[in-house]
Amino acid sequence: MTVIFSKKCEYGLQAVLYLSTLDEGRMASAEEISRKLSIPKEFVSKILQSLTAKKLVKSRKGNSGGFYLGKPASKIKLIEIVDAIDGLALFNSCVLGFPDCSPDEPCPVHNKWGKLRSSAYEMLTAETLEHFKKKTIAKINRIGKKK
Amino acid sequence: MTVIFSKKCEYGLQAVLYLSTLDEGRMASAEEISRKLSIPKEFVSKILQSLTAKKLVKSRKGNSGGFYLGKPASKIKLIEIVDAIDGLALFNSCVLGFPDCSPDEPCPVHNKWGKLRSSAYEMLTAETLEHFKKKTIAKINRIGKKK
DNA sequence: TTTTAATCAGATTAATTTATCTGAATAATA
DNA sequence: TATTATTCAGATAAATTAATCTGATTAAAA
Repeated sequence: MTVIFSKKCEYGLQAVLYLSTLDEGRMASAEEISRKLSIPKEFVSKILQSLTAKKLVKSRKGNSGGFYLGKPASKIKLIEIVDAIDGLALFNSCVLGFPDCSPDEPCPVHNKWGKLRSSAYEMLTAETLEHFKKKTIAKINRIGKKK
Repeated sequence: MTVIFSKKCEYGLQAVLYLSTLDEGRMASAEEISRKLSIPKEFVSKILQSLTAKKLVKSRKGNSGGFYLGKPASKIKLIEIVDAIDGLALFNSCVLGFPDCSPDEPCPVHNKWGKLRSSAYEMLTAETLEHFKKKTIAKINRIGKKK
């Protein structure tokens, strides 16, 4: 069950949030991320590869290699990850699936949805990964507990 | 590109909105709905069949048969269609895909998303099809114009 | 230098969602 | 009664998304 993002994007967001909790200079292998987040290793690896191509994440090959953020957590916003994986069409499409939904040709819920969409966009744009760090750590620790 | 509902659900919502614009006693064939909304006939037919099973829509077989609302437009809310097709898990799932997201174990955007989710739910619950009638007619007429 | 553990790339498979097809049953109407 | 246009049911196909596999390359460390 996905809410508004694809699984790929959800996992990407989780993984990047996880990387943002690492101490300065540390990196995490796909195996570690997979284990900590309970998501398929090969899949998260593939997703991080694609983020690497877009410079949001960096990687080092070989023994003791892994993934780490491409720039400081204080300079990355969630929307960048969404854009890189799912794109931003979400913020431009009619929630009822009508074609050409716009202020000129609004669907029946156009105005109401418009406000929600703006808030959602804002949620992903207002803060950086740095801001989410504490909450991320708390959440991820709990995932561990369940296993 | 789908925003929060599946294509099936988007088409279902559109079709039911369309049925709500019909004059008293009229019904619409799958072919008519397909043509007016520019959506695949077989697919919308299948979706309406499933809504028929849930009594939201009624159908009549044979020549000049078709689909019509199962109860007055003033008694149907959009959320009923969503529930019948996609279910309501959407309103209970973590937007970042974390497991067991709750006030006790919140994900980093839990609170912000919670508000959005409530507004979205409200958008689908507050008004009946009757309320959307005018807007629906305006929107559907425009789809016709484009063809 | 050898071993080991990692990323990377690309192919493949699996699962899910979306869409179409076919044939039977039904009912209005000519 | 014959014709026609429809729903209905179920099978199938196509497309998309999610997940896995394999082999090559890389680099740290023994």
